[in-house]
Amino acid sequence: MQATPHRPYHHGDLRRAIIETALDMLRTEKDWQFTLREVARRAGVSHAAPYKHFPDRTALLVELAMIGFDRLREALLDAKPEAPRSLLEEITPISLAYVAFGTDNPALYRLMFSAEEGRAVGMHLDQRALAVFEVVLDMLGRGQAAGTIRKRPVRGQATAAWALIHGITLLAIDGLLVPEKVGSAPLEAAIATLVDGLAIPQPNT
Amino acid sequence: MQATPHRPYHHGDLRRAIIETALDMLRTEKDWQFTLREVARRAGVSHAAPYKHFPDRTALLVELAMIGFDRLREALLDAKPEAPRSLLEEITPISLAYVAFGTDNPALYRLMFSAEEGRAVGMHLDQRALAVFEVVLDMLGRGQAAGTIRKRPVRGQATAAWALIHGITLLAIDGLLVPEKVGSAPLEAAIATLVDGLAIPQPNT
DNA sequence: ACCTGAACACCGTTCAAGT
DNA sequence: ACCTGAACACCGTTCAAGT
Repeated sequence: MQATPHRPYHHGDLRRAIIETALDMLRTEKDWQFTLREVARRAGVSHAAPYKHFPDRTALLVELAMIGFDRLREALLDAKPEAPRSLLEEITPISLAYVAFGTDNPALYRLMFSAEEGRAVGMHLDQRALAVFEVVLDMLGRGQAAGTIRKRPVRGQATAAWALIHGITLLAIDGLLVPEKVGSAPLEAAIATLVDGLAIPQPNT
Repeated sequence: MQATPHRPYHHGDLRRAIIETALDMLRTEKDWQFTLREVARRAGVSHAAPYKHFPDRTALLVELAMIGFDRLREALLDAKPEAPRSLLEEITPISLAYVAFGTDNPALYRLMFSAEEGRAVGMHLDQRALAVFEVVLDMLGRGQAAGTIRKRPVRGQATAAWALIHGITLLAIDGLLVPEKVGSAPLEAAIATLVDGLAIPQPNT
């Protein structure tokens, strides 16, 4: 195989190229209507080519969503402090990392939770989403064991924590967390209330 | 004007009819891709007719979203108990009413928060959304005054409460609140943690 | 085995023309 | 003043044909 002056007929690894291109456009083009034809265009292939690698548009969406959940999980694990000295010291950086992931990748984050059709079709997506849930679950479980958080059904606490952070992330993406309306530092304030709800109650607080 | 055996050329109140038809389809057709042409079809007019009443598709979306926020606000006010004897007694029914609104009108609820373009164009939508926020704000403000909830910046608490319920609602819509994965009665459990975070700490809890 | 081009049934939007 | 029909530039998806 010598260097080809023109695009070769066969693309080599079109599947990966399509995914990469889509992620790229999701990152750069804000408020982009995900369109298969444009992905193909930017990848330099005909609009029919993707169908050799994905059964339909939804399948690509699901693939992207799974990648998104994996990356989110990694971001959370990376943000986990080595030796947190308090519950707050552990919850805050993880929460901030979560919200940052969402606001840095708004289109991808949206997509992760709105590939409804995909959710109906396969359980793979749910699995990835619940892997994120388990990061929270694990954190709170260790907190309970260490005696820093309340003894309550830990899955309920994890659900509350996930929902709160998920909600904050989406409100932020939607531009509804404007300080003038909702108070200054809304993110930190909301996390404070979450910590209040998880921490062992201190009568003097 | 006598009774007309055939559809009159002029529709009477097409604007309202379009909105009504759209709300209807949003309610009945699950996972429906909102399409202007189909709304027109069901309303019994040509696909171009709606353009006399709405500048574009987004304008109709925004209109529907505003109606959604108004209805949500009313549902919350209706759910507010007459004379709550405790914080929990007031927060729980309102929270349940909120989530119920979302799960009963999943398509509309989604739409309310994803008419991005509309959000960019006008502030009207944000106003309606923040009217909902103010219901929460008011509830917590009275709670602080009555001494049933912690003294913290009330806007931060309201943000936390809204985000948590918003998050729960979306997770429920997305089918991610399955008891097998997330624990039984996830909704009640999450609300319990929210109440923990808002209530004046009791050392014995 | 992998990609292209034409084709089909859809959209949103516009605009001259009808009532 | 309000609605229609044809038209344009898009989509997703399929399929025979090319390499």
